[in-house]
Amino acid sequence: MTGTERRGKGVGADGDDSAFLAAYDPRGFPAIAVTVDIVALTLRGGALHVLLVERGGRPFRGTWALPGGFVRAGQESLDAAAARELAEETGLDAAHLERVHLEQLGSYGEPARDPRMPVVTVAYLAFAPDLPEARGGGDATAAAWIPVSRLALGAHQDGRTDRTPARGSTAEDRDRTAGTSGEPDAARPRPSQQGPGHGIDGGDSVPRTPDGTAPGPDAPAPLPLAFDHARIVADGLDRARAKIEYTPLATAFLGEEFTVAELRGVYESVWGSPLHAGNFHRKVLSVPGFVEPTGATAARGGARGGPRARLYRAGGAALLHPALLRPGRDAS
Amino acid sequence: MTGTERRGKGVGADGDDSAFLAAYDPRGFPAIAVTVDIVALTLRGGALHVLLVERGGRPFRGTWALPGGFVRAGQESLDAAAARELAEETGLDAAHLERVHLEQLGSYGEPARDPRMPVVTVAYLAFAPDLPEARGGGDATAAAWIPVSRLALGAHQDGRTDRTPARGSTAEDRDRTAGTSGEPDAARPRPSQQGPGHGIDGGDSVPRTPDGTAPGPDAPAPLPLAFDHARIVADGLDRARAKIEYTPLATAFLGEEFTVAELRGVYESVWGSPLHAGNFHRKVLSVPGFVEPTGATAARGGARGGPRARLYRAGGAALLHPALLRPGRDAS
DNA sequence: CTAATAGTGTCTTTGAGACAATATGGA
DNA sequence: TCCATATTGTCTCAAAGACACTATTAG
Repeated sequence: MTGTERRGKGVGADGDDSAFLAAYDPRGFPAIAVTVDIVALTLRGGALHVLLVERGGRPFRGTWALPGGFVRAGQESLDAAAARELAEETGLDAAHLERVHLEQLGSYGEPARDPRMPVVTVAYLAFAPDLPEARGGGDATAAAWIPVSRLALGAHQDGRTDRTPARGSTAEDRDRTAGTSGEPDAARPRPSQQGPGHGIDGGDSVPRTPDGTAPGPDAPAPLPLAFDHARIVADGLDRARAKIEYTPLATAFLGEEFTVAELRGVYESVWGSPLHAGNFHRKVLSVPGFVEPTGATAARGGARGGPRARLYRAGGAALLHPALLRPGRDAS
Repeated sequence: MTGTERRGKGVGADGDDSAFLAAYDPRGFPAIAVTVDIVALTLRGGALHVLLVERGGRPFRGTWALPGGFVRAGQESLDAAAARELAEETGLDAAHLERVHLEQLGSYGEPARDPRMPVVTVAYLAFAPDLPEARGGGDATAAAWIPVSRLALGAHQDGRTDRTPARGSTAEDRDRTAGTSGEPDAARPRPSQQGPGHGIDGGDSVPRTPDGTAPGPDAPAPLPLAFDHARIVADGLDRARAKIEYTPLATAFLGEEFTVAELRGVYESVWGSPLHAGNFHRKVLSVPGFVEPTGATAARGGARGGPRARLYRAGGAALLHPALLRPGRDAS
């Protein structure tokens, strides 16, 4: 149904559709506002960040919220609206925006999610390479990339301790669905001691809590989000974690050229757990179409020494076969 | 954003939010109608069917469309609206509805998808056991379960020859995303000859085209769908195919108790390809929490003989580990 | 009685993961 | 020099898939 039932006006003449449409009065349907909200993720200094804006208006004035805005009725598609809002908020031009992955995340329409009126928001998820500092667009006081570790997303760090995440579906957190993988992260024992002397915390890794994403010991108070945006961000993170398992989208967080170690850093940051460098390396190169060598090598070795790594660019594959499954899934 | 920007009214008094909300005029936002549409799938006689209604009003009068309707602004959530519409259209009571799996599929908002006005629809996907015949609710002329093989969904049978399907994401067909798996089905060679004398076409299997879902040799003209509903159904099928890989949701198509062969029938019908009976059997029983034995056995053996199969019910797992991956994914 | 079906066993191949080993270059 | 890092090699185990085999029962 796209809407015909119980509300049509001017359904008198039985001629052709054009006559009907001309006589149609579009003001007979229930009043719901439609917005798009963007969960834009990027990596900064090895930590996952979300783009947030500080609200300048009521309600939730002064609270951080997802960037977004109204869909221009009849003028743009949902996808276009999301791209427009993202561009406005980040100040990105079309060229930069091309390198950003944007996909629909899901829609949220609890009756009272906005105290002012019924609002349905279509959430989008974006993966971006390290972008210039955000500028506050619209009437937001400020816009900034905030580490996800600083957000209050639910019971735990990432707000996923009672919900069943998703291999990619949309509304999966709301029913018995469950997507891919994603048992409660907290319930999954992290390999705390993994044999002596292994690159568990080496390299450009991130300070991590037992939960994953790094709030550092001096962690300030967790940031609450406006509306139901904490939930949306949590869903976005779930989706992102699942998505990089089966798609090469982890490369969307990096520049045109990257090393295998940098790619591994993306996975470690998004999943919040260290990966075995050697196995990861072999695995990435073995998946057809994931990455392809540029022939060049990095200008210098690792931070604390080591050979210069080879450079790669994203390959042509749209899906990873076989997939890079997250570790720690063994029930037993 | 849930909506504050560029449109707030009565933002004068700087008091508390309640005063602001009281003065707020909700009629300042763009006019978009919000509907829910349901892609309800079920198995009848071993073939996948979708619930459709014949439109009684313009436009597309007389054309088949997805069941759905307007969201009651401010009164119900999107999920609730979807459940309500599904109940109305199928005539199902709450008890029956409990056995139906319902999840959000994605939102569709092309500016001109409805010629009358801007309409955003939030599509839902439902998996149902074989239900009684549908009754035409609302102002639809008729409602019926239609074999998906009869639908005109795109280039091919299932309309998936140029799009990149999804392991579960929502808007994945619209960008470079790609979800799980789902290369063009047509491009994936089907094991046409698989050794002599194997249950390839035996049992309760379905007549199949090279594409999968069974249009029979006497196939009538493919049924066009109203609006962009062909696309939505195609997305729903993609999602369903991906979903049963990683979740036990295939059991949602069956009754309380079922045999392994019946479960295999679900996979074969949804995926459109035959599965090896022996391997499937062992696999299903080996995945923890997928099914659990009831202790009973079926009243009689297979259609053409054979031992009485044991009965199972759905287990407690929300996710399948390891997953039941679709066959035929080997690039090479 | 015949043929199809339920359920199990075996074997091969692939892939994941644990470790080991070697070479390289930063501090 | 010292040591972390890049990259490759080896070994083991789990799982998928191809087949074979046995028992059972509808027609």
